[in-house]
Amino acid sequence: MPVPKMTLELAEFFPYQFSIVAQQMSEYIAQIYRKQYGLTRYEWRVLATVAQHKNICAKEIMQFTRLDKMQVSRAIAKLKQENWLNQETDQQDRRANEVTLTQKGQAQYQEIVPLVQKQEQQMLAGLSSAEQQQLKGLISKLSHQLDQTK
Amino acid sequence: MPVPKMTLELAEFFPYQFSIVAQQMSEYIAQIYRKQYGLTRYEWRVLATVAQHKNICAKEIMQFTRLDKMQVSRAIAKLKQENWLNQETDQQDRRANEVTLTQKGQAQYQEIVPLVQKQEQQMLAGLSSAEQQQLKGLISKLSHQLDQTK
DNA sequence: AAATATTAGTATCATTTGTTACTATTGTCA
DNA sequence: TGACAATAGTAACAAATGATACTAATATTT
Repeated sequence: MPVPKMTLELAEFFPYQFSIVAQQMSEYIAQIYRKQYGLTRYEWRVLATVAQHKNICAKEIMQFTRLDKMQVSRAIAKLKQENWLNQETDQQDRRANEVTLTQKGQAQYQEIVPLVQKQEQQMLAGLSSAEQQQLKGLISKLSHQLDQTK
Repeated sequence: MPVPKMTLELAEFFPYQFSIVAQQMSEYIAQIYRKQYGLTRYEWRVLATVAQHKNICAKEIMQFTRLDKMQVSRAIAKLKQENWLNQETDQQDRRANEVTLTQKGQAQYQEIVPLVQKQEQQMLAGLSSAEQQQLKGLISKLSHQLDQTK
């Protein structure tokens, strides 16, 4: 008796759909931070994290952004070079260093925030606010489930 | 009058949340096709697409997978090298070529499909089936919205 | 305190990915 | 038909990313 052949309908496969949407979304937001400000996705995450936490070290940035050492290190290096960030060694622990926004970094960040928030609104505009809430709830549930199964 | 400073709460920013979940999900599924079968994400997509559409050319694979020329070309090259795919020039249009699964490719694909489907089930296991339906619907709506706004 | 282990962050090299240009073939239009 | 444009796919180089090893500093163990 021949084994029945299964075919997976890729377009119906949930992880695929999800990854496509994530990519669309990421490109949409990147229109702001990449095209207008020359930042990569990771640089943008690092910038946002530093802005949010004032004095913060690379290790902590890693945790907040879910990036690895090297990605954070490179993002900081690039932002420092553009003079968006300062980095100076922490006097408590001289292996670590404290990262802060420069005035320029602060100013740029202030410009970017409302723009990406607007993008966020627009991408969600097709959903009612109840749907938006539902979606966020479901995504969050999914995320926890994924943390479990790992 | 000083301009109020806005800070964006990164962890609450929807595109960020979404991208984290997408990454988690992608790593979860990749446990199968990468660790057990040595495929990259794009190779897996190409494989799935060829399996689904028998005789198909690179151009069409591009459209189904949402990958670009080069990504498809490389994925095909790699899969050909592993002897999972055949590629022969299309006699109607000799610029193009037809890609098909080899027996080995077909066999491997048959093995992978139930495994990734199982992963799909497990990642969704935290949601009731009504919630799963909701989520799919919302994701799909979001995807259309994103196609619009572009 | 000396020896060893751990940690924060970076440099370096290998691999992957993106970009541009190219070849071969087909389509279009004078 | 012949000149030019467009298309399918790949090659070749540049840039980004990942993996490993390293330096400097701190923590831990004896």
